[in-house]
Amino acid sequence: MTTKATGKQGKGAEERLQELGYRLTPQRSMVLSAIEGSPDHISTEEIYEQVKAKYPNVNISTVYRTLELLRELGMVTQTDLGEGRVRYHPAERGHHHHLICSRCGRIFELDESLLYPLKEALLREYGFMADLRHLAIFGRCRDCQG
Amino acid sequence: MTTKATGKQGKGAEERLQELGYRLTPQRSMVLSAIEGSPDHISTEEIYEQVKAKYPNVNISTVYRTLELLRELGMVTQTDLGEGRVRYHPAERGHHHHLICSRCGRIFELDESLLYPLKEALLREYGFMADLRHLAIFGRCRDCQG
DNA sequence: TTGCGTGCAAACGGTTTGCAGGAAC
DNA sequence: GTTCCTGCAAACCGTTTGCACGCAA
Repeated sequence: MTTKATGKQGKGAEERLQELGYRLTPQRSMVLSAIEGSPDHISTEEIYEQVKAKYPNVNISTVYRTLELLRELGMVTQTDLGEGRVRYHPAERGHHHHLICSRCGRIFELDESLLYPLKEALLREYGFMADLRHLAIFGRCRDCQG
Repeated sequence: MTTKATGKQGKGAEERLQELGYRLTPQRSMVLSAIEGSPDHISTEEIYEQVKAKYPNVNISTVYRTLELLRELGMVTQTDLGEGRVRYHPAERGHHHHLICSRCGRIFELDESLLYPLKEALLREYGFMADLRHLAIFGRCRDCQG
């Protein structure tokens, strides 16, 4: 199979894989485009289902192995939303955070700037350099209070 | 087996169980005292090991069931430190948070007051009532930077 | 042609469940 | 005596691994 553009970011990521000496397989392409095509964070299972729709013989272990590779290379980022499983998004989509409503389950994205004061305070008070890329905050959303 | 004091907090929790109509079994007593006797957060496996030392026939499923009950009743609190397993501490031990060094693995406790500004900002900007009891922040500790 | 990447199947670790027997009340 | 709780064993779910084959380079 030849490399083909799968979306705005797709080609860049695929080329990067090859430049680093990794083989560009259809499975890897499809995992990449599933992640890049997802508006929000996507789980391994969801990626697997999406890839399987086009390519029914994929095995979920291949998806796991691909995700592990992409994570090592810093091309995708993991987020643990406390579901007992991890979710992925493209690394270049930037740092953002999650407000998870523990009643309705909705997930809201939170701008990073709100966390700067906390980050500074942690460094100042504890000498701790917080990596705030994976933050999930639980609580009640506007509609679910009271 | 008769109820016996297992520590400063033990008796209160055991009595509360009985008041609510639950049976006070040795297994439940021992799970409670394992949690209350632990200086920091304790995992299910660690609780199980501790109980088994005194009472070798306990089954880990009993530990899981007891922890689920205590959690439902609000007597213990879960914390997800991103280890793929959950840790417990007594609910009355109050709210506190964790700074987890992703290099050396050490866990530092963080005073809740540092989070008040964030909590206020979330409410003001997003109408989101954050429940900051379960927060885990990853990063590099003072000794592991650079 | 070479060896990396894959599909398959089995194993893993933490957790949950159905059941029958035993203990708390 | 009744009912709840337990131990046991098996199932569960997400994830990882060993192996031999096949495809990207």
